[in-house]
Amino acid sequence: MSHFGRSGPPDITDTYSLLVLNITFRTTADDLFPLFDKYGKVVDIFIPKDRRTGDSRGFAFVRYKYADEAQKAVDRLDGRVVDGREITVQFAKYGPNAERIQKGRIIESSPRSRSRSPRKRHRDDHYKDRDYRRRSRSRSYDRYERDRYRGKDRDSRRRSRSRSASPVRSKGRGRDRYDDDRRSSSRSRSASPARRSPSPQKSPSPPKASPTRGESPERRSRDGRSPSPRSVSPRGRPADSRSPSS
DNA sequence: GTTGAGCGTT
Repeated sequence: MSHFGRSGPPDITDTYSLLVLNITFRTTADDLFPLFDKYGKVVDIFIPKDRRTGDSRGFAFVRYKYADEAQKAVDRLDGRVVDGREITVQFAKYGPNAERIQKGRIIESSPRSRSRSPRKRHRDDHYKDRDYRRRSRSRSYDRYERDRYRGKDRDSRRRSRSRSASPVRSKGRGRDRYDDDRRSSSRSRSASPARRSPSPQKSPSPPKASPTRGESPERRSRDGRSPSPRSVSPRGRPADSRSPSS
């Protein structure tokens, strides 16, 4: 059965999370399940996927029920060749909620309170709160998601995590294009409409601009009636320069 | 169809 990650995160507070890196982009939870389940009881397996394409990002999270089993799996599966690629198995450092994890186990924000537990905070309430907030801000949900993707893009992330932080601008061609496209798609509405209007000759369709130059309005204007033969256009374009008859 | 440091969801 492959129902991992389809029903949301189960009780991870009592499970150990393992991080599997270096896996192939085609490896799925079903492929890792038998591998990890052989060394221990796998509670759940989750593989982050891209929301745009849906492909795996190249790493998966395996949750074990016991630490000893998880440790064994790490020692046995770490360095194992899966699908022709050597995978890297290690304990997760951060949790789904950006929480700290020790030895694969999630430590709540206050390890001391774990024992005392002054606040009777159940994880159900936590999820409920989050859901409520998300539903309430459905308006900014779209923007939030879009912004998140842009910042967490594979390219952006890779460059950001580079060993040496060298902000090279030569490689920003893709980003420039994206930015330009986005700007001309939403900002061109009230940004500078007077700059793009007076550019009929700069149209991106030269072959369809004027297939018949002989019938251009200039000639008709001169032939018919020319109020200002010197400069028909307010910009004073040298229309005379061009020979009307080729 | 591609790539390869890293840390997660209905």
